[in-house]
Amino acid sequence: MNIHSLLKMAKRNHKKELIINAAIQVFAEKGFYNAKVADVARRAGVADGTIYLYFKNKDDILISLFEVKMEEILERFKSILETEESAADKIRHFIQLQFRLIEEDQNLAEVFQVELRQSSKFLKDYHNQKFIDYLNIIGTILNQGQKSGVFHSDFRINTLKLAIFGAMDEIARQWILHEEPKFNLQESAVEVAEMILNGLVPTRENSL
Amino acid sequence: MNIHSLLKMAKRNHKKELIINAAIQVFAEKGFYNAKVADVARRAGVADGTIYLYFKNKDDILISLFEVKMEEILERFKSILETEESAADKIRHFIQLQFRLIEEDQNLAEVFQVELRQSSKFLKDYHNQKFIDYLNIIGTILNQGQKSGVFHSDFRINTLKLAIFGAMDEIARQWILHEEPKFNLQESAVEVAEMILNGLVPTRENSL
Amino acid sequence: MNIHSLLKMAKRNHKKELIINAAIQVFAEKGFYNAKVADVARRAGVADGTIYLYFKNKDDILISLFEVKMEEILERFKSILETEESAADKIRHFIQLQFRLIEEDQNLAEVFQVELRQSSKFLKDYHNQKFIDYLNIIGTILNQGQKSGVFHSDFRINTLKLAIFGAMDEIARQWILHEEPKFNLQESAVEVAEMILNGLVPTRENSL
Amino acid sequence: MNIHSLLKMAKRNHKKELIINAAIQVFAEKGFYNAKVADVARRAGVADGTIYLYFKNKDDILISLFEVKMEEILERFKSILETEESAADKIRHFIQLQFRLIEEDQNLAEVFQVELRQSSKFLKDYHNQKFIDYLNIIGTILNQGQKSGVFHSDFRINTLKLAIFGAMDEIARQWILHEEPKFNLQESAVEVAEMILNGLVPTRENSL
DNA sequence: GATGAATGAGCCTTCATTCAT
DNA sequence: AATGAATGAAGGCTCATTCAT
Repeated sequence: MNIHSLLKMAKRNHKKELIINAAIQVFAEKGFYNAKVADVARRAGVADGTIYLYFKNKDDILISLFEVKMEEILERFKSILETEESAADKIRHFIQLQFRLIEEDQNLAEVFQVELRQSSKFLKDYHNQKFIDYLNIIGTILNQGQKSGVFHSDFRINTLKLAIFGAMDEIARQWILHEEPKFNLQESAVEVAEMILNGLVPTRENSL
Repeated sequence: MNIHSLLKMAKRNHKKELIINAAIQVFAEKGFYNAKVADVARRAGVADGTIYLYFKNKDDILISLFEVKMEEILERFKSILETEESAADKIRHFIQLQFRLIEEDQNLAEVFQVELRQSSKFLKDYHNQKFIDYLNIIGTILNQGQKSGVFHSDFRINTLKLAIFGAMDEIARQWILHEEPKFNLQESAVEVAEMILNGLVPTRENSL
Repeated sequence: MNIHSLLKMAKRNHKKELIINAAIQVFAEKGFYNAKVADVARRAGVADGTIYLYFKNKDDILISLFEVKMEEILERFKSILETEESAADKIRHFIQLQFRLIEEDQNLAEVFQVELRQSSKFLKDYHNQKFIDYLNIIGTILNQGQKSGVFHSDFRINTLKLAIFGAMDEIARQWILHEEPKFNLQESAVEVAEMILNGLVPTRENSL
Repeated sequence: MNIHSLLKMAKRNHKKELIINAAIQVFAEKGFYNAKVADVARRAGVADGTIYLYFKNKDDILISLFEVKMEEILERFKSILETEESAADKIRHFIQLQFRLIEEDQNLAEVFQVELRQSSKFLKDYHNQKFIDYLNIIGTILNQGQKSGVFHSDFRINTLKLAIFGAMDEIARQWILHEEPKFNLQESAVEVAEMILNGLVPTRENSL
């Protein structure tokens, strides 16, 4: 591949990204169904038709958006797995990163919050592998914690990873929907992490 | 109010309920945005126009659906508060009831799962008080648990109630989306309850 | 079937016919591809959406138009077959009827002229049976003529019927396209009929 | 005009021809209205924009196509006029050439078949002189035949030339549309010629 | 109250054409 | 001259909503 076609592809990806970022804003504001393709185009500063040079159709914008952004996010989460931390600290770390990302890009979070949920049902034939990969990072940490004896072994990982994600996710949603001034998301992160690790009940005698 | 107008209202409510139940099925299958008012009408066995004798518009079907169904559900949850159980058992009880309701009416659960999330953002001017009431039932249990010293007092109830709801909710969603044969939701209920109460970490020393 | 549903169907067909007749005018003026569905709707005095209560899509208007009008036309042509005329007179009769119909409804003729030709190629999956039926009326006359020894037997009917139709059709097209004052179509009918029957070459005695 | 600009024009015409030939294929396959300019460009191996260096717009491709190809075809037909044949043989000759050309370039025939018909009506301001010239070749033969007493004199040439063209044309269309194996076009040519010359009715005694 | 035919605003998408490179 | 990415007008079609019956 020569320098020329590399440049071309770079430019192409640049415009695709431009549109994706516009779409994130617009979808966050209005929701996927209420957003018009023309809104996305205007926000991206391109003509309506230009969208269709980079995306098959409106659904494809949403799907591509997931793919691209989840890819980036996954990279950041995967790095947690490679640290020397204990499983418990990894959980703490994971939750904190999750909430930091949400604060960093609230619009993206908003799109993921609402539209991600529809995707599995309503975007035909879209199997959201990236989301599964994401959940499996939690799963890997849990597995490691169980193997090393730090975590209870009688919980099924598939249940726990969903519960952990769900707990974070709901707090994230409320934070996003909350009018300014919003509550402190980082503090909530600590609370959630500790609840998950230690539970509501302080004395250990009466466990399981 | 005389007997005649009472009968009239009963009949009126009967048809409204008919439409709401049709809407639950249709919205569950296709999603709110992909469902047509005509689909709901056909499923309810009424004419398109009839819908508008009972509902202001399409949004109003969804909103009314929440109101009516959440009202019923709330009643069932509120009864938990009135038992003599410990706060921990009330949490267990709550989670189990939640999952039982989901199994009982999967379609309704599905609508709540996906569309409830949109409601707060996209159904203009709809303040979902019933959902707040529902969350506050968890809050009341938590409060009672903290006051009686059974639960940690250093967690904020507003964070915890969301985390607990979120954990349940995510598991519910996966269960709903899961192809047959589905995993056992009741077992998951127990796991979630115990994780919430006791945490992932079994050893006493290293709590908080 | 009760009186009520009969009335309903009559009304339904009435509106369908209304739209078809509007479509004939509009397609004749602008051609199928340059005509907008909205043009047809306006001409028919209905809303755009109403069209889609009676027709699947724009193509379907054209196809239905063929079906309905060819049906009517076929009836008129079939009556020729039932007369006691000689095969030669039937040919004359056929040609004259063809040209009379064109004069009667020039717009319809125009649509058939241009768009009928496209139909076989471009309207997917549309097998124009009615046109085949129409051609076969000529075929039947030719067959009868050959059997009774009045017509040459060494011409294949499938060739002849096309040639006869084509000859008429080309004259019809020129007449339609011709600016006013148009040439006399009835006179041309006689000429075409005699040419077909007797040929260009006036062998011996009693020509024309 | 110097050698340099001659070369330039040759090159120019070469690319124009390239595009025209691509257009013939594409228009034949999809029809003028369903063909995209981009399809023609791709088939010609040029960029979309290049088309507009050689043609004013999409309509102009079709018009130029007629002009160029009809010019070539006319030359071949005109040569018939210069032979020493009888008028009857010239008619036979003409019909055979027509059908040979169709077999030689089926795509071109297909374009002429369908799109030629639209041209007079829908390509604004396009007066199809070349087609008139073509028809007049038949007219000239007929005129010659009438003058020499070989053909009936009481048919109007303007009617006959259309009838003859139409007869050929319809057979051509059916042949083009026919699935493989197609019927023998050369045999049909003979049949059509003899029918036109001698008519359907064999013995002259019983004419009219 | 009930109906369902009719409405028409609205939107996704296409594609002929342009123009900076 | 050639390119092809970008444009944006245009139109087919949908569907929530209305209203005459």
